[in-house]
Amino acid sequence: MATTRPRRATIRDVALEAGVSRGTVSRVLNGEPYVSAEARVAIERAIASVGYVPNTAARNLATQRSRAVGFLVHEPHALFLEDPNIGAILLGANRVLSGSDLQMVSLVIDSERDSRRVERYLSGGFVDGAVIVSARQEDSLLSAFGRLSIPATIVGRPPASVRVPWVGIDNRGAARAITEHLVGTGRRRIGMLAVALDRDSGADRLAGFRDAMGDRFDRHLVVERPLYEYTAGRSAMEELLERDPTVDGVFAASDAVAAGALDALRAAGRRVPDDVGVVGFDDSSWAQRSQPQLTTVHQPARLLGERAAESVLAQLRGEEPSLDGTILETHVVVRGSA
Amino acid sequence: MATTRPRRATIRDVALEAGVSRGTVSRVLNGEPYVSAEARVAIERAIASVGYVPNTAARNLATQRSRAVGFLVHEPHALFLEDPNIGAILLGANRVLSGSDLQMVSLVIDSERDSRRVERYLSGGFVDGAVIVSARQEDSLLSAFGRLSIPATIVGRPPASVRVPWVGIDNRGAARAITEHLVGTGRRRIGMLAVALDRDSGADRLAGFRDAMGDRFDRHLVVERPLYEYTAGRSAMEELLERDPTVDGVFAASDAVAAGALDALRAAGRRVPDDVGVVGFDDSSWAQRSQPQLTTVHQPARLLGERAAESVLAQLRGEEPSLDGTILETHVVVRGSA
DNA sequence: AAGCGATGTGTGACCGGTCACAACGTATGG
DNA sequence: CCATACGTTGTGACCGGTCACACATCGCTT
Repeated sequence: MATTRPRRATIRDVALEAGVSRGTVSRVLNGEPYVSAEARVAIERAIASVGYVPNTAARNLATQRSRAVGFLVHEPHALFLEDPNIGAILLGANRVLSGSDLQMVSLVIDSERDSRRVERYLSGGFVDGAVIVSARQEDSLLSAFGRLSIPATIVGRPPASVRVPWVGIDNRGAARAITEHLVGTGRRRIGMLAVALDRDSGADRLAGFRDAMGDRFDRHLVVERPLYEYTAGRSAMEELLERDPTVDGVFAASDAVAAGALDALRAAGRRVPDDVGVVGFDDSSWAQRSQPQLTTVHQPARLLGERAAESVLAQLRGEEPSLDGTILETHVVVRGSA
Repeated sequence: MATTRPRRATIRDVALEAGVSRGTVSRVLNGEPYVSAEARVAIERAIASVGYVPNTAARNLATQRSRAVGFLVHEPHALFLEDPNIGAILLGANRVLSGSDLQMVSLVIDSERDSRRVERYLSGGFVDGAVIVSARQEDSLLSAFGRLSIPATIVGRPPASVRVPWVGIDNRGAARAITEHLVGTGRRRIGMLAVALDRDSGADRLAGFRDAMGDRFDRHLVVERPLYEYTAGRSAMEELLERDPTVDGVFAASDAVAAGALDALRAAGRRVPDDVGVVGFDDSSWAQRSQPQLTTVHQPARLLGERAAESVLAQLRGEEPSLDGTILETHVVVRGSA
């Protein structure tokens, strides 16, 4: 590749240098018993002297495993960075995987082309398992894992057609609870900024809102946007005010969306919570940085990541995973915005 | 590993099924010429029928390359997620690498243990090259790359002792310019919230501040913190106000730090920019979301990522990289905070 | 003294691809 | 009609490890 990259030392070079066989070197490398003290020191010295570094590709090929786990996010790259929720899940997963000395590799799928490249990447025993975040309902990635029979756990509820272990929250119930809180503060005209309806979280939050509103549900007061983004919240709130200037309550599908809504309300001269009550979802860093701070649903994002990673580890140990899914608790956090 | 994971189809299975040899299958897989039309269709049919997926580990071993490039961040995981600057660099790098159909894998180094694991990971031909972000001045990672002779480009200025291609900005000059702006608005008692002095960016920004202040530089008005974080800005600003309640100007080493400072000032009853002028650095998303919006230094973070990735690509093509470093332009953006 | 288990070491096959080379038509040109 | 070139295919070696097995040595028991 490069002009004259020097050939790297192999296990044979080490064996030659130390005056032993490949097998013995391999044993030392893997910390196996049944190696004499002399052989061990000779080999360690030889490793240092020839500058040996094991070749992971060769090891992976021979052992048929990689000691790496993928963290797959099917979102635009920008959102991956902006959404503190995904970040917290990543943190949790990384904590658990690091603890087992597995390398976590993050892969973001942004385009159709990315999707194919990632599939190719995964197909080579590059990862032993994967944590998958924000898969679409019809995600081709999910079937790819089925084909490759790589252990995977999904964060969020997978479509019924796919049999994969998962961890998630009761988005519908939580959305219902936070909406009921909003209703309980005396609001009459309540709208929703609904987002990501192509995913279980988005669809379920809308369903929960509908549950809570009952007869008072008004389709006209639901503004939709594709992604959980600040800017989406801003523009959706503007649209909602246009549709009905008398709204006095808003359920935003995420804290980032709520933050955007807050700014749109401020720009329109509305006071929060005096004129309009606003609630969010996630209890992410957005919630505490907004002014006023957001009343929202706390979801244990970090714990979701940890549980998902643990589930992958369990599968790697050969345990049969439950396909029922694990549902973690959420609760309403009341702050200043409603 | 798992109970009875079925053996995956190999190139030999495909060859058998199609009635040709391994070599011919390999040719089809790699899109080489000199394959008859009949052989090609027979092989394609066989691939589909046996469900063949190429094994990347084997291919990597044979070809001695991986078609993947690492994106290495040596920061706490939480910061990796919170810092929009790193995010923008990542976006830029990903855009370029995707364009060349290389898989980008993100690796975050958080602890000493991570560091060793990542080195092990890299050592196996797992990546053909790497973009390295926010390396410390004495980073062991850098020497590891030297040992492995894997092409890498650093974002930021590397220590003089390490000969590696890099792209960066003139932190010192830019810090000087923004400080001069602050001075130009008539501020008399100007402090700095200095961060990450163990990295070139942090140290250079402090140096630039010093340059601009000249005789009026007062060490007492410089508050130090380890990381570019919102919370660091908040606490550092509190400390600065304690040290000298008469400060009327603040240069925060990054926008996130400035945002924290803004909140601390608000909590202390100071108005910005009336009582205190505040300037940041980066022109990241924080700058436009603060109230008031931040006067700051625009740095082309995304472009930095793109250039770094392009440099890695060039090295992969066998071009001899320049070790002089590429410096991209910055400029002061004046908004409401000073 | 023979038998046995534990410890230590070497060897060859194998993981699943790639690649250089040899070999085999078949068409073309002298 | 033979030499040559070109297109197409198969074969064996190789990439750098791991692993099961064979074998040697040694101390201890019976």
